[in-house]
Amino acid sequence: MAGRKSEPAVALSRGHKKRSRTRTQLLDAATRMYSRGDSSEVSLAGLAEEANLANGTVYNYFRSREEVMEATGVDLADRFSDKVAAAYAKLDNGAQRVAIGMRWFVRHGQEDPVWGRAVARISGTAKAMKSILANYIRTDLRLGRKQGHFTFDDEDVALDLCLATVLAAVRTSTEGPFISDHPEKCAEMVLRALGVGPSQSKRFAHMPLPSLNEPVDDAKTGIAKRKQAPLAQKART
Amino acid sequence: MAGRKSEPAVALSRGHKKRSRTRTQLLDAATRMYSRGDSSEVSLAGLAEEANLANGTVYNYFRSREEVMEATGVDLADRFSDKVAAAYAKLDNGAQRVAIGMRWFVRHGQEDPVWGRAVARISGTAKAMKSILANYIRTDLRLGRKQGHFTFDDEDVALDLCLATVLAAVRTSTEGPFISDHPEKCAEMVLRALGVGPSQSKRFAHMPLPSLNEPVDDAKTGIAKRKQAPLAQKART
Amino acid sequence: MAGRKSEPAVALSRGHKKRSRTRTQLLDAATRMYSRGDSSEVSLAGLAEEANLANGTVYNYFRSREEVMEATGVDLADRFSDKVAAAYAKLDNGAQRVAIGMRWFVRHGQEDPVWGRAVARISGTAKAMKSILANYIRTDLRLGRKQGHFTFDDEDVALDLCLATVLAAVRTSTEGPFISDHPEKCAEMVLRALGVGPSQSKRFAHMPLPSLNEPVDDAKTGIAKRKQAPLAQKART
Amino acid sequence: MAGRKSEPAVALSRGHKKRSRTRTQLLDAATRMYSRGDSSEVSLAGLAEEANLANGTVYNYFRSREEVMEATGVDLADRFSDKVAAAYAKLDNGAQRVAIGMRWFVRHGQEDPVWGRAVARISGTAKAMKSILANYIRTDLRLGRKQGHFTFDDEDVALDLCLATVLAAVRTSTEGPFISDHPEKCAEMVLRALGVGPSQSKRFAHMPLPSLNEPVDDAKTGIAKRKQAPLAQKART
DNA sequence: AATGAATGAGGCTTCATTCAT
DNA sequence: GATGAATGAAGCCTCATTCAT
Repeated sequence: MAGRKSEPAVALSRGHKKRSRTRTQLLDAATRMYSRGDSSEVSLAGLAEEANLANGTVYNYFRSREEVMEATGVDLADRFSDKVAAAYAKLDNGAQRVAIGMRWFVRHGQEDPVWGRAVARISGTAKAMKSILANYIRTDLRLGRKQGHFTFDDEDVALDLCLATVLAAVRTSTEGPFISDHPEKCAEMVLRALGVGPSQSKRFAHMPLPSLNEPVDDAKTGIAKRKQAPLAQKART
Repeated sequence: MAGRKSEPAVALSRGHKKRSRTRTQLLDAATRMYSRGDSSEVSLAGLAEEANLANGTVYNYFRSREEVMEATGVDLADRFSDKVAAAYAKLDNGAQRVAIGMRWFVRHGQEDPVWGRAVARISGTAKAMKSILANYIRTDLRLGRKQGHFTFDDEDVALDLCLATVLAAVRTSTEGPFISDHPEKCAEMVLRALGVGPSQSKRFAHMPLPSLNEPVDDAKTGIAKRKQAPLAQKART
Repeated sequence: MAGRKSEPAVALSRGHKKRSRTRTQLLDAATRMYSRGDSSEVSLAGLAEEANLANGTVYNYFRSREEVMEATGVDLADRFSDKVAAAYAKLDNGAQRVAIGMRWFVRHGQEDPVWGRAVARISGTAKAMKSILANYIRTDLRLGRKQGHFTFDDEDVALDLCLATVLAAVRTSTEGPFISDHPEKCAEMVLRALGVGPSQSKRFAHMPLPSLNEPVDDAKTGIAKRKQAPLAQKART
Repeated sequence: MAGRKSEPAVALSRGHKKRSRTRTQLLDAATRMYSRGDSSEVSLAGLAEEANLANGTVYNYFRSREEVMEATGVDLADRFSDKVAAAYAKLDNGAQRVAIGMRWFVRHGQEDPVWGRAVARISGTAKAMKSILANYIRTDLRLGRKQGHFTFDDEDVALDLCLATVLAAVRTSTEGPFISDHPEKCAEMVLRALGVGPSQSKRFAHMPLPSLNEPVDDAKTGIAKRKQAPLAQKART
């Protein structure tokens, strides 16, 4: 997995700032709602209320419930990416990257259960979110395979296993009873599935997690940055 | 995984037959609808139309949309169970059972895409279905561990990996591009994750699938049968 | 113009009767609303209230505002047709039929201003109504032309003149100041436009209006009956 | 019908020019919108977009949708008036003026279908437009009657016939199939209705149309100019 | 049991209008 | 004057649910 920046480089005009702020208000409200219940239960009316905005304001930003969910999914993925980018940038071992990414993902869900529950709840339907996450994983799968760590037959099958497992782990860790070292156990099993030997799997899955507070150098993350959607874009255009 | 029978042993009265037939009509209709779209889009009105029944008739069988989905999920799980029970009854090797179960599951989704898509679509919300499937898997995980095939640390984490991976595989194989030997590749990776060695994982995942046409002996499946919901029970009582 | 029957020949089942009654309730309410204001101000919510029915009931009968207006237009045209069918059946002189038809039309608007205002208000947009009325007029224009009473060049232009003039007359007589013998003056001018000589135009336009109470013989009206829309047809089917 | 000038005689300040330009932008946009659909579908938001102006700007010029429509109607009438004023000023025969006016009106709709469709669509609701047009017609009806060309009984009935017929002709000629010499056939029938003899009706309706390029002398049009609404008047004042 | 008309709560969506910039 | 984000009232529409037949 690799770092991504969600802040545009150029300064925004005042109008843009306002727009951006309202959009954030909406996405945060949506995250809280998804976190509480099923994505199908989120109504745009309810969203407006949760965000302390008028009913019609939502339509300045999103055309439909679907669009809200997709945007929220992207936002959720970005929030995770931003967090781990720093720690992530320093690793060039594919197997370690997979292990670290998974551990941070599950751990993030534990530290921020609102995020975790929201991710778990919409993971079945939010295409864009899944595709962002898949993009990270796929990169590392290829890297690890080229480096000889992985021996799986089919990249798509491996991707399914990684993504489904880590999402299930987040769900379980926010809903179910506590599992000690959940992130590590999850990563360890996945590494084994990918073809890493048992002892090395255990070792990679228990490496100390790098601090998240160091500066990020995007050039090293090895993943092309997703193009940022222009903030000022009007929903109905 | 182990066999289960959904047909009650005793003969039903004529009234029961009629009730049962209408109920089946509804569950089949629901399966088709879930197969077509997201579970949140299934309305009881639409369900009645799909089943060629009147609007109000649905309420003789289900109290709410939620209940329809749960019942459909159970029905979907049962349809799979019925299918594999025979082949499954003869195996007493936990690792092989896991492999065979996964392969049949994914294969079933390929042979009956309506079933596959429906399972994939509601797997996120149908608690009962997941719990039935989990029950099968958990039994085999314990069996395989006791037999020394598996070396995973935590049963719940392993269960998450197995269930999430197999559901993702069904989804991918009904939605995405064709992957040759998808069931086998999936099973192989899961066995590795559970601690089976690489070569043995490959072997177990490619054993010939036993025929499904032989008689079933429930006593051998090793799994307690789920209590059958009484058919004549009226929804609103 | 010629008689049409809006009652289907066969007896209706009880369900059909109920449906038919509710539909009539809605059409009457719509007529009153159109009569009061601009057609664009008629909301389906308002319609439901005017008809003393629940909001959603409207949608069992009409899919949209447009459909309500069209159905109301057809109903308005039918109400006029039913009224004049008797008197009209006995005339075989095209020019006289035109004159009588126009006079009854304008007079009907005077006697039933709710009908008149509704007709005037929706005449610009209700395609079906216009086409029903046009059908009557066109028949008589052809008849009168074949009989040598009319000498107009183009049937479509003549039709425009007749229809537009009679609708304007209804509007004026329900909105504007009273004009004595409005129906007759209107008919007289139209006959002249169609090529009837001045004195004959005056005579035709002032013939005694036949009573409306005599039995109707549809076979003599000379106009093919419009196919009755099946009453039990569900709006959303 | 008679000429009217919509340009004030005095030069406008720069502010006035800007205001006038924006107002024109709005009226042209409104005309295009009315031309495309039913007048009830024109929203002020859509109008702003069509005019390439911001949402709020509309409120600097019009207080409501109603006001937009009325202003547009007046503008449409003026555009016609300006066009025919020259040709019209030279005629002092009431019957010929009616014929010429009608022919130019229908022809204008054919030459500028956007204008034609807009006129047809709003003719049912735009009071001011109808009253401007009625004013022209009424003048000529009186003139022709005084000159002995017309023999109708009631001026209001005659006015209804003339106005309704010519508007219907414009609508038909923009919506329906082509009718050769539509303007002339229309004028001929109307003249007959007003009491002009058949052969003279034909002759008047087929006189060569005077050129529109000659200078106008308002004093000869015989119609009092409508007072021009002051351009700089702010809508919300 | 089955039917389907009626209900009305609740979500969706538009849009006239305001107002700070 | 122009802009466009925000507002909230009002209309549109669906659909779970009831109930008389």
